[in-house]
Amino acid sequence: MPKVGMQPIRRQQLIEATLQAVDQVGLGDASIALIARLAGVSNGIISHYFRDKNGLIAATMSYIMKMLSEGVNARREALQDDGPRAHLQAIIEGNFDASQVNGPAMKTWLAFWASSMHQPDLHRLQRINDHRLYSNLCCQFRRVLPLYHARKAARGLAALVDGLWLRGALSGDAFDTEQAIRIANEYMDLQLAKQHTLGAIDQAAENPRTALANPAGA
Amino acid sequence: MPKVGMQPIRRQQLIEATLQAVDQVGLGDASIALIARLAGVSNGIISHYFRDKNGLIAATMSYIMKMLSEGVNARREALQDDGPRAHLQAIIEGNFDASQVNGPAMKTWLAFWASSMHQPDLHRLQRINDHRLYSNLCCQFRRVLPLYHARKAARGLAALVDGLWLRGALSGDAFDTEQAIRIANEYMDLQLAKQHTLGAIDQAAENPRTALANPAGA
Amino acid sequence: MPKVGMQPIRRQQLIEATLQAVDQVGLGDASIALIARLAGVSNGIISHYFRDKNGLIAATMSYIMKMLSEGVNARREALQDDGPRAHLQAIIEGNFDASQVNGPAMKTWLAFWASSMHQPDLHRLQRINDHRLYSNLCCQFRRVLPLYHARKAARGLAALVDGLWLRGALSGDAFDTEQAIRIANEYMDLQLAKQHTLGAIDQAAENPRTALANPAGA
Amino acid sequence: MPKVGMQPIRRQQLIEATLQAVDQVGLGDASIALIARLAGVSNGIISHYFRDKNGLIAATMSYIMKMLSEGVNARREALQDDGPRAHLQAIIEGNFDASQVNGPAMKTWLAFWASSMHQPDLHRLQRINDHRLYSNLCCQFRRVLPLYHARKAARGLAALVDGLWLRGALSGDAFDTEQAIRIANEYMDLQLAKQHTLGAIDQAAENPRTALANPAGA
DNA sequence: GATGAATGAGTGTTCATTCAT
DNA sequence: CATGAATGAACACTCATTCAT
Repeated sequence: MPKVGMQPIRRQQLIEATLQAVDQVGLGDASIALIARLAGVSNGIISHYFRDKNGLIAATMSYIMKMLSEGVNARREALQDDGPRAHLQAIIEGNFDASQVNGPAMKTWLAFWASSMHQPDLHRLQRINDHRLYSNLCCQFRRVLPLYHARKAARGLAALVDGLWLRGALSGDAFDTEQAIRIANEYMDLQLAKQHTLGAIDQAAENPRTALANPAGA
Repeated sequence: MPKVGMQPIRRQQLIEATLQAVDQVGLGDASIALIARLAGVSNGIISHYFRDKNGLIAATMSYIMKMLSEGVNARREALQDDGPRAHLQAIIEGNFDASQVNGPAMKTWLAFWASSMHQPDLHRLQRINDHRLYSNLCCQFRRVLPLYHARKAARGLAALVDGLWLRGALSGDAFDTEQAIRIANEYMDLQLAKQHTLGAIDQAAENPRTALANPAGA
Repeated sequence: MPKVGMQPIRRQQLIEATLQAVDQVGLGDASIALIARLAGVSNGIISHYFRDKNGLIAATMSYIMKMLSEGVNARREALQDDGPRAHLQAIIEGNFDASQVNGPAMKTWLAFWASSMHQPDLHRLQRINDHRLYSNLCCQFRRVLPLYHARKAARGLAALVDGLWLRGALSGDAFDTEQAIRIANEYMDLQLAKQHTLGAIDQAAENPRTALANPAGA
Repeated sequence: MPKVGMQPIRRQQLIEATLQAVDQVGLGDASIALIARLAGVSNGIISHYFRDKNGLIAATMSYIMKMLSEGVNARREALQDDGPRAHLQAIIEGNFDASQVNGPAMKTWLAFWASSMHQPDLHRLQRINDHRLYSNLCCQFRRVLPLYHARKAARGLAALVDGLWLRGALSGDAFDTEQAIRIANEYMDLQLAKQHTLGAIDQAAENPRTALANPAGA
């Protein structure tokens, strides 16, 4: 029953089967045969659509990352308030989107991180994703904080978000999204509160390297 | 050259070879043959000292966790100041001990997390370790904060520490220990600062869910 | 863009792609997919024009053999001199025709010989071709030599031609056609020279097995 | 039933199974599984003793070449007469030794040649072997012929020997060793006969390139 | 205590072939 | 005519494990 134009359908079908397989047995034991069986197709089809197993894994991770991106962007685009706090909240909540805190996704993320330490192409994907979160956060903090503080706040919040996700994923229990968001929001507010205690002068003093070259702190 | 009393020596030798192998090729490709070769022993000896490969992996993780524990405990025992802030700092710094932020350890941790999602024995190890950090932090926060806040602070700080470690490990670059400690300490201080704005009364008020049922906040 | 009368064009296209594929990766690794890609057509078309892969291989060999035949025949038809020496030279030179000493042809011949040992249809092709060379040579030698000697000369010259070709093909360097022709011609002349030292009586004496039964030497 | 010191026994066992497999189905279809079955061992043992299939193929070819070498050397060492003609005959006969004209060996040689066109390590083996025959022949011809003629004679005789072998192998019938030796010996004698018609002066004249630089013809 | 020979199931991958479109 | 989606068996190779020595 071969058809034309099956490519996008089959690809999605196989990506979802991969997530299912990783959820069931882990990436190490997610054999091509198992994935194909879960997708209800033959073994050989995988190399037809994805060069090899690595190609399928990479495509699966790209898919999860796309979901993450969309989870964040959808929330930001729906905002009435265009202030930094609203955007930061949207970013935080997007990172705990349902697409990121379900079993298959969490197990796949963890397996992906382990693999990314030894596979350059996966590492590249990982770097891009990591930087996107930091960059998004930094951009918003920058609207009310001097550069040095914005960067520190972004680094801290990115780490806190990832850490909350990580500990939630490893717990084995259902992910407590509300609690994670509460803790992350609190951190965000503590960082934003600095805008009232930091003047341009203080900022320059705290970041002597850029004080003269860039008095505005940019 | 069989000798008596070789057991602890051989075990350590094999654990270190395992770390080396995971560093080089990842856990998935760290075969018994490779580990044995790196240790300079025969394949068969691994099942002699560790039942099977899983036994070796578990022993290796236990070893890394022991190093972590010792890194924390050594710093706490060396403290002059017995205050909660000093202890919290020691815990934070212990979590970024050299034994935890080197290549082999970081790669092994990541691989371990991935595996722990599908291997009950590794998951148990993981749960114990996760809980130890939270528990240590909570214990110290509790000395100056009401329980509800202590718990939230501990959850947040544990997540921040793990998140900083995670992002550092995934970066591929050398771990920036100083920066991580600075960010974690700042979070700790922000949490500790709440002791001055929260009275026993406020505390109860802020945590309405437990206020009546548990007036003492425990 | 289906057209009529495409058959001979497509067949030639695919045969040439096969030669190219064998040149690049060897017959063993010359997959249908590779050949189709080199020809710029789809996989499926091969079974349309040639029953299966074996059909394509056989057609390709037939093509090379046809080239060989034409290389020999063209030279013989162009001869002014109709003597046996001229014909033998033409046969020799035809066997080292450019169509036979290029990379793709040489690699295909070698692969073909190996396959012919286990595939009856290829073996048949091979026998016909081998016999044609011997037969052509024998026919010419027979014009000046008694049968027994003509046969021996033909066997020797056929072997020498094939051996020169083989060693040239295996050398990996460009084929030294001139040298091969020189050596083969010399052998031919040494054999032809026997016509002056052999009388009909000697011939019979040297081949006692056929002397009585077949006085004419046929 | 694992034993120590099995290496040479198992290696030989597997090489012979390989020859048998190639004889039965050809190199292309001589799978690891078939070879292992013919040897009566498990599949995995092959990578234990020979890195991979290529290693086994290379070892098998080396073995056949060693047999060839020994076939030649044994005949040469048994010679009473130390003259060039005797040595040349011994070399010729050695090349048609029983170890080289049986089914398995012939099929393996043909398959090896085809493979050697695309596998550098096999090509190296092939080059060494080809050169050994030429070198042996040239060395003997050189004792009675000037260099230029010795080289040409060696090239021709090497080609004739290989060609006779090739045509015999491809014929599908039992190899006619006697006939091959007779034809090769005749060629040898025709070449050796040149020693009586060529003086040192002629030699120089025929090879003008080396005539002045090396009057002795070396 | 230690070796390394041996197993055999399991892996990812390739591929000729088929066939609905 | 021609495509390319789909199959599924076959392949080389890896590997944890066992066990006679």
